[in-house]
Amino acid sequence: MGRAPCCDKANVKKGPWSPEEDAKLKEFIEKFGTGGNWIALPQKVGLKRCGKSCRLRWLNYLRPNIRHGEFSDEEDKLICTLYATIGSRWSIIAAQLPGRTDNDIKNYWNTKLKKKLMSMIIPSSNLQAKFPPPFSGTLQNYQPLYNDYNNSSFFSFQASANYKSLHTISAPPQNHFLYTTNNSDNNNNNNFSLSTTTAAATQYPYNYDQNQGLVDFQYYGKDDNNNNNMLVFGGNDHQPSCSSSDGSCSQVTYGGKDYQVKQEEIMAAAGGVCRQGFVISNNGVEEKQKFMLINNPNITDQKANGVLENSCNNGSIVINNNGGNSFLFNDDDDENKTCEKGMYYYYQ
DNA sequence: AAGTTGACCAACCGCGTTATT
DNA sequence: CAATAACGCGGTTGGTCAACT
Repeated sequence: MGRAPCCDKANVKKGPWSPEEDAKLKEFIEKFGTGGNWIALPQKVGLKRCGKSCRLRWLNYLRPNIRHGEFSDEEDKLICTLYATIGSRWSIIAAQLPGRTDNDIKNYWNTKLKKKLMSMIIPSSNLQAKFPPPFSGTLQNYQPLYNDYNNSSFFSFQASANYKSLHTISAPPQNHFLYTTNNSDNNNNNNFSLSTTTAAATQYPYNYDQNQGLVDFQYYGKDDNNNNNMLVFGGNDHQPSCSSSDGSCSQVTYGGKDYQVKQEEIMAAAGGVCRQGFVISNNGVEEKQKFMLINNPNITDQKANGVLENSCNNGSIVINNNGGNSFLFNDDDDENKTCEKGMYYYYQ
């Protein structure tokens, strides 16, 4: 035996509200209030509506000071921040935006803001992933690396002539390797490929964190003078001297300048699962470099340019608390984190 | 011009939570 | 304290309109 219906379904009107119904309900509530009983209200008002329907109409449309229409940039930011912090708890989010209803915000998020955010993360005008200078060229194959090292994922990129070799930053905890090729082209650029296949020439170890499902691919390049010029592809808490969660930094040299590698630690709202990302900054100014963790078992198709389709389905976007440059994607449903993908990209 | 697709959004429905008896 | 009723939330549906084929 299920729950008893809240009203006589056969005798209540459904569907859009007419102006007459609106006027009746509004006038009644403004005069007498709701009486603390929505179920009994329609009869008092003289409406053939379910009490729940009246409540919804009042809360979402008729009550005073409701705002509809365009959301401001400030509202966008606030919604994103709150969504990142607490997830889809729309009523709590709505409480922070005066005049907005949870329904409005929910609709806005699902139909517009989510897409808008995606286009900000990866601008459609510049979908080609690029490595930051001094590395040149675009990623020729922009497959993110799967955490399953048995997969034959790979990517390749071109480094300028100054970069002769790649070195891992941290020692791998397990026998996981990326295989690289390193071929100079006619312009004396060095072409690197990182691959989990055995087809390539040189092995480089990489970290693989079983618990977090993160592929940790951190490398630096050495130039002719054997100076280290740092290139950080992303990583996790294996990163040396950068394991604190308070955003403290380790300093690295990259592109001839000193940078701080800042670790962002984020607590996912629903699952309580800690995820991490990194941003690179110079004297506190964050560079346009991002490390992304994409965790969605449903991701099956990717565009050639590397943009993941459907990356938000069933998942949530987590933005670091400082509104900085680190974006993580997580899927709270995937407790085993079996299909996470790490991606590093740079855009201009 | 007609049919199809997709975006948008108001409204509905089911269920967990809270209040009342 | 248990049973019941109502509330409130969030996921989902379905109607409308515009763009596209």
